[in-house]
Order: sequence, then C-alpha cells, then structure tokens
Amino acid sequence: MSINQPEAPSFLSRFQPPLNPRKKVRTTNQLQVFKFCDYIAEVCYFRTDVKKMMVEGAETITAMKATLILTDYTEHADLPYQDVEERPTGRASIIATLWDEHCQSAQDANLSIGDLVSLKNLVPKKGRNGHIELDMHSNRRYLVSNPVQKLGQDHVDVQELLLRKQKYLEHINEEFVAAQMAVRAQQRVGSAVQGLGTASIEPKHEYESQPMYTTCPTYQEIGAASVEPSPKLPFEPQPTATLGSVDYEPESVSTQSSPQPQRTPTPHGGPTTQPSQDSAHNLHLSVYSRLSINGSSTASAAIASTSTGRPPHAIQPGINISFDPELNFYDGEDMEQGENDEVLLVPIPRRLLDAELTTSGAGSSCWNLSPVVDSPPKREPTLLKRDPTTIMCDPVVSAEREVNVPIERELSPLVAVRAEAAQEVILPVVDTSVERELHGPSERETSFLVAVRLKEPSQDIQPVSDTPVEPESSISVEPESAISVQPEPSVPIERESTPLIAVKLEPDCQDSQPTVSAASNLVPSIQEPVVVRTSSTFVLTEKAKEAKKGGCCLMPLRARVVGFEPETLIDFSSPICRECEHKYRLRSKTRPSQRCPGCKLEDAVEFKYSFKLHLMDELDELYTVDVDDEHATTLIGVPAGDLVKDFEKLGMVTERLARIGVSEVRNQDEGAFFDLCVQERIKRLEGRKEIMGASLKRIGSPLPSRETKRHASDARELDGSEWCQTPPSSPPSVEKKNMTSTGNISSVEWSLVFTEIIKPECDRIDEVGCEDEYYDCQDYNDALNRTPEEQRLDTSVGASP
DNA sequence: GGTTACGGT
Repeated sequence: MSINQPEAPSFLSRFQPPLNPRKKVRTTNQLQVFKFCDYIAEVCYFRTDVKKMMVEGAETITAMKATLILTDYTEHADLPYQDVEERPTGRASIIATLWDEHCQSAQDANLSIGDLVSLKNLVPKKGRNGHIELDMHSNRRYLVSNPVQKLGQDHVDVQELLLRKQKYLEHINEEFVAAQMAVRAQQRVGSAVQGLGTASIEPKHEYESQPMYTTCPTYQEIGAASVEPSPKLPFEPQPTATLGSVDYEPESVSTQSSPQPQRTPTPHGGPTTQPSQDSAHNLHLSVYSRLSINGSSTASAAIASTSTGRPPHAIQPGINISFDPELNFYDGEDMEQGENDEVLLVPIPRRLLDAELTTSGAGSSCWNLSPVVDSPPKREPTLLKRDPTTIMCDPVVSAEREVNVPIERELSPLVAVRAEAAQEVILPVVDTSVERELHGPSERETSFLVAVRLKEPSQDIQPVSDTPVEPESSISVEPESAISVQPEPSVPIERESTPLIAVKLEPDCQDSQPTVSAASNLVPSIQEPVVVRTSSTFVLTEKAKEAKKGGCCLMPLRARVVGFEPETLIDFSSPICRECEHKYRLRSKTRPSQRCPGCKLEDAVEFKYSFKLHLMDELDELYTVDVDDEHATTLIGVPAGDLVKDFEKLGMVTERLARIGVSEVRNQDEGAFFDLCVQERIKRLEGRKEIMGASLKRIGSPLPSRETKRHASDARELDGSEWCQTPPSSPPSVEKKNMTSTGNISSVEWSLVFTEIIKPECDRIDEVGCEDEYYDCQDYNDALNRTPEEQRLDTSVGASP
C-alpha cells in the first residue's frame, strides 16, 4: 500500500528470456510496439463482446471481440494494464483483443481462464493510457494457420512459461511461509502476554499487514504482486469473467483450469472451514516438489497447525517425519507423535528445504520442522468437489485469520491419506506425461502426495523446551547458502544427454560439507554422477529439438556462472595423453607421471583445458557446461599447461575467467550471462571407445584453432550443418552412462556450447583482443623456458605440452 | 518464408 516507497524489483522482473531473432514468438518482456509477433500465455481473463445492429429488422453482428488478459510470467515496462473493472493489473498482465474471426476461434476453442494459449500474429500497440496491449486483427491478405490455439500443459512451447510459473509459485510460497513464521512469532509474543490457550485476536493486524499469498498465486495476483502487494486479492473472490454469455464462476475456473493433476492452480476461493473429520491422526501434508530423495521418499514440511488445540510448537521441531509412498497409511495409523494431534504441514520453500537437506544428511528423513502459524479459515468450503483435502482448525487460535486455503488437485495413485495442503503444492512441471512418453516410466518424483506418519520422538528430536523456538531461526538460512542446491534423487536416472546434467552445487566452500562435487572433481568416473533430470534440462532439450526442426541451430539459454569445477584454477588444465588420450586424474598438487598410465608411452602427457562451469539460468536451474579446449573460447590463447607454476599465465587465465564471471570469489549476485546453444551430437556406438573430449573436439565449438577463432563472434550465424554435424566415423563414447541399450545404433546427445557472452561490461572477447593476446599453446609452451628455480617450485602440475 | 492491421472501454 505504500505508494511512496521505492518499488522493489518484482520477482517476475528477473525473468527475461533472451530474444530469439529467428522466431516470431515473443514473451511479454520482448514486446515492441508494432512488431508483429506470436505470443504464448496463460489466460487470466476472458470475455467476449458482440456488437449487433438491426438491419431491416434482422439482427446483424457487426463486430466481435474477445478481451483477454494474459500472462506469460514475464513483465513489460509499459505495463500494467489497469482498468476499472478490477481486472488483473501488473506488469506481467497484458490485455489482448481478438477481433472478429479470432474472437470466434477463441470461443470455438472454448478458451477459458487458466488455459494456455498460443496466439499468432498479434500486433502490440500502445493503449489509451500508454500501456502496451496486444491486438489480433482480422486477417486481411495473409492468413495465419491456427491463430488461436489452446495448448496442452505438455506442449513444448509452454514449458518455459510453466517453469517460470513454477518458480513464481515457489517464490510466493516462500513468502507465505516466511509470513507465517512472522505471525507465529507475533503470536508467541501475544500468548506470552495473554497466557496460553487464550484466543488471540490481535495477530490479525500483523497478519493483514503481510503481503500474504495464501492461495496459489494465481495469474490474477501476478500483476498485483508485480506492482505492489495487494492485500485483498488473494482473499477476495475473483472477478467473474464471462465466456460468451455464460457467467464464468470460480468453480468452473477451478475445474477447467488444469487438467493435469500435478499442476492444478489453486482456485480462487477463500479458505475453508472444515473440522477434522475424525479425531484420528490425519496428517496434513504438502510435499514440496522434488522430494524424492535418495529413494527413501523423505518429505519436508513445516507444521502449520494442529487440530487439537495444542499449539503447534508443542509438536517439536526436529520431529522425525518419514513416509513411504509405497505404503498406504490411513488416518490414525502409525502416528506416534502426540495423541490427537493433527498437524497441518505447509511446504518448506526450496531454500529452507535445501538448508535442511544439507544438515540432515543423505538419506535421512529427519527434518527440523518449524512450527508455523496455525490459522483457522474463515470461509465456507468452496469449489473442491474433487478435493479430498481438509482444513484443520486449531480452536485455540483466533478464528479470524485466513491462512489455509485448500488446493484443488487430483490425487496421485499413491495417495493414501487425505493429505492437506496449506497452499499450492509446487509440483514438477514436466515430470510426468511428456517425459514418460519419451523416456518410459520415470522412477522419480511421481509420488508427490503421500502418506505421512510421525515417528516416535527419538533421540533425533530435540528436547522439549519451554522456550519456544524462534521461528526466525528456521528461516534465517542465508539464501546464498542454498539457492543453488537442488534436491537430488538418489537413483541416478539414465539419460542420454550427459553434458546437460544438472549438478548439485555446494554453495560456498567454507560452509559446505564434504561435497559430492568435490569428490567428483577428483574422481569423476568413480563417483556416481549426480544426475537430476531437471525439468529445465528436459525443456532445454526439447526446445533444442524444436529449434532444429525449425531450422534454427542456436537455441539460446541465458545463464550465469555460479561455480566451476574443479574448484581451483590450477586444476583447470588437465593432463591427457596425446597418444591414447588417456585422461589423468586431476590432482592439484601432484605432477602427472610422464609415463602414460594408459599406453605407457613416455612424454606423451599434455595439458588441456578441462573444466566445468556451473551455470544458473534465469529460472535458477542449474546446468553444467563442459568446457574443453575448443569450447573455452574465452581461454583461447592461454596456455593450458603448468598454470600453477606460471603466475603470469595463471593471472591471465584468472582474468579471462573473471570476464565471464568466474572468479575464485564467487558472488551469486554477479556474474556474466552467457548465450549458449544446445548442440546436437550424433553418437555412433560401434563398439570402439573414445574419450569424450575427443569426440567433442570434432563436433563441438567452431573454434578449435586460430583460424576458426575468427568466426567466434559470428557463432550465431553458423548454420545447422556446422553445429549439428555428425562426427566423421566417430567412435563411441566411453561414457557408459551415455551408452544406450540399443547397441551400435546412433544416438543423439545434446551439449551446451558457448556462443556469446552477454554481459556488455564483461568486455566481450573480441577478435582484436584475442589476437593481441593470442598465444598458440604449442608455440607458447615451446618458448616457455622455465628457470631451475621454477622447476624446483613446481610441486604441483608438472609438465607443459 | 514473407506481410501486416481498423475497430473499442
């Protein structure tokens, strides 16, 4: 409400998908007035109007138009659209008008709120009040095929949108939990004064002062959230839209908006009041997404309320929660925490979750659960015919506040307990139908709604204390410490696209535990790879395929560097046998044997760049990019070998890396962005072996040499033949995980390849600069004469090529 | 693959 406060950048403003000039489709942030475009968005509002005239006694339709408000979860500076009808506002909401036959198409498609829609050939224009809008005029000369199309959730064109939406929902959930924590703290203060068990009305004020998004933040709220938090939007009935002449009630919204059970947006209704159906131990759980951890199906949640009047903090933090999706738990079963407690659990936001994960240890299902405010709902149950959820009320607490809003969803087959969500459950976007189609049944993340039992308080559980746990302590995790961590399933998923593996990143060296990544740095082939089939990886691959189908060879991904491995620069150059291409194990402090362990040849060891960059895209999804000699265009000319010894050259490498945002001192908030392209590689499996790097060399970057380097800045201009080529008689990869069971049939891999550094102040590597500083590795190393002292000091990486 | 557009609260 504070108009005078400087406006903080909204969450959605960070979503700025890069423009793909080869495609006509634009996101909101890319819209330009009078630049025709296609547009893919979620429908927030839909109505139609018909203008009629009476001509000779007969009613004649003269014009039809459909008015839509759309969002694609990006923002435009020339928004919001705002009008008097209290339709959604905000920089992520744009109004679109579909005229005449397009209006008809929209009606024919039975377009409604929550739908994902593809609109073609729209023209952005400035509206009356200066805000940008979209118009889809009648076709005049050129017809567009399928100008109005409803898209399914599994359509590749909406995957990115859905990812943004997911991120947005996660963000909102974080806010929600944080606000709950705050209220909880307030409540404790209140109850300390008033005495336990006294209904407390006071927290209402604090509560209402919070920007609470207790519902799934629907598209309706996006706009408001992106301008200023609207305290009323989440709780108020949503404006009724009309579809044709039919009133469009929230109920129909909720039932129509999402056929996919795992991505059902919360309906717009208020919270419900529904007493516990039985006094037994219903557990109310929101399982946070991607919680299939180590195969043991642990869940993480925060206790929001109990049903027995026992204050939530009586359910001890540190409670041991585990569940088994394979088992059916029924109400009252196996609940040993308390007698009649019903706990309402709300999802722990990703950051908190990850923090908990890192401290609870692999495989552990013990979580430090934080009691969150309990909050009886106010309104009557709404629109949840299919929803088995119940809302728990803590009679002790004020009945005035509204927190818990049921979500509507269908249950996964594994659901055995009537589970409860205090809010939207964020679920993986693309983990079901599409992927199953393509990759067969997935062993991951399918059991997102599960039975829960509370185990007997054990030694794991912190002793009960009269001193309430400070709620803040449970949310005081530094975002940086967890932001880049992704929960990882324990069961590695076989996949074909090794280079796109999303990795678990240890956020910071000093506070990280013995890390998987650190171990894998040294023994990459031994360490079981951390394989997470992230949705964005999937999306990326799908997009790349689409791009290729459409003749587009570069599929931009914008990402920033958040880490690299090995963690020390001196390990960036790795010794490889030039004869047999045996890869030595990376060791910072040891000189590699001059005699190749593979082919036993002497003096065949040479150094090549070999490191990985960890990138995080705008959706906070992590990627690993393998950088080798060819791909590291930034490092062209920098000698690969003996970095630790030659401080000057080490400095050069450091400086080059700094240009692309890689530094020993990592700052999550900074860093360059890259455009990358996803590169298809045809792999032939013929029974012979080849080092991965060798095959990359042939197919990879167009910049293997001084000559090709000239084309570096024109990487975007490469045509498909240059980047999608099949390696000439390429022997197979030795990477077992890349081997398909199909034997020697060619398979396709995808890899990320640098194309351009985006950040302008990053002093892009231009040809002149490169030329100036260019060193041919061989030349350089030939010329490099080490002094005896240097030789003596060289206790680490030994030889130069 | 290319071209292009008004109207209305």
